Amino acid sequence: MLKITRKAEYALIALRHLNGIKDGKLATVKEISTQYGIPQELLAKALQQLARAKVIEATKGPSGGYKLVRDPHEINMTNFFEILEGPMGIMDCYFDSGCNQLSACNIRTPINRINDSIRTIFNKMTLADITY
Amino acid sequence: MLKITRKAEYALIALRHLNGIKDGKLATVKEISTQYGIPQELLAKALQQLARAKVIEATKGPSGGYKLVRDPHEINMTNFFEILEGPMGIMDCYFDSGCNQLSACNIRTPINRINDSIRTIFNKMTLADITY
DNA sequence: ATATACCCGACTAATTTAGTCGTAAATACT
DNA sequence: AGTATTTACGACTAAATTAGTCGGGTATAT
Repeated sequence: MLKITRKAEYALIALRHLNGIKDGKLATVKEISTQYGIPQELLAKALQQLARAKVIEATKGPSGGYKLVRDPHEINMTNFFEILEGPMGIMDCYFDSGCNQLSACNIRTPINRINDSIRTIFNKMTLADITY
Repeated sequence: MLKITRKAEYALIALRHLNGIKDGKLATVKEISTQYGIPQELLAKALQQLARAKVIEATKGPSGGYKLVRDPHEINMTNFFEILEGPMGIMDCYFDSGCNQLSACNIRTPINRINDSIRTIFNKMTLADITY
């Protein structure tokens, strides 16, 4: 429980990698996936999502690849996770309205407090921290 | 992602309920499950786990049920979740040694930092906070 | 042209979570 | 003693999520 997905994990590894390479240089999915032992197709998907979100930028064709296009300090972990995995909350009711627990639920308030705490952590932590 | 399980959710609801009833009184699984619209058997399992962990105490037979036997301030959320769901970490490598990522993984340290932050939150938050 | 690399949706497989069932054991009550 | 009630527990099935694969497409450098 409370696990992040492998996709997110792979994406983090890749982002850290991208952050480490020289300005102007690109890294391909293939390179990254072999270097870290990550399934290529899955990593590809993750990077596509990040590209769509404008965190990284793709160049197609031979000698193409990805590069980071945003300051790592600007990308916090809440952003990051929500790009890859959608809304981040320890319980659905944090986002969803449709709760089957009738209105008998007695823990909504404390659950939301926990949620906020976690989001705060992830808000404070940026890609720059991951990168180191 | 980063979701807690329903079992844990149900257990929290039940614990809060148990915490609210009068000293010496017991509550049965049936009562709780009907009051909050929770599947009885699933709640039963959760409470059995909590009983094994000595957080609550069971009395069998007619007019039996459960009661809370520890000060809610003593039970922090890390304890709680680990009783119900085992080791709590956003990635397995926090606990497991066997990582297939060769030794190429470049994010272990930051991942552990995130993990520690989350555990810290959950350590600080006790059942008393949930209870309110 | 062709090889390289990203793009993307649909699909299957594996794993985890949710929920059910059957049976046993303790106990209060008559 | 017998019965109803309530917890205990493992085995099972079902549902949902996650992981990973595949096929066909688009752009582009050489």
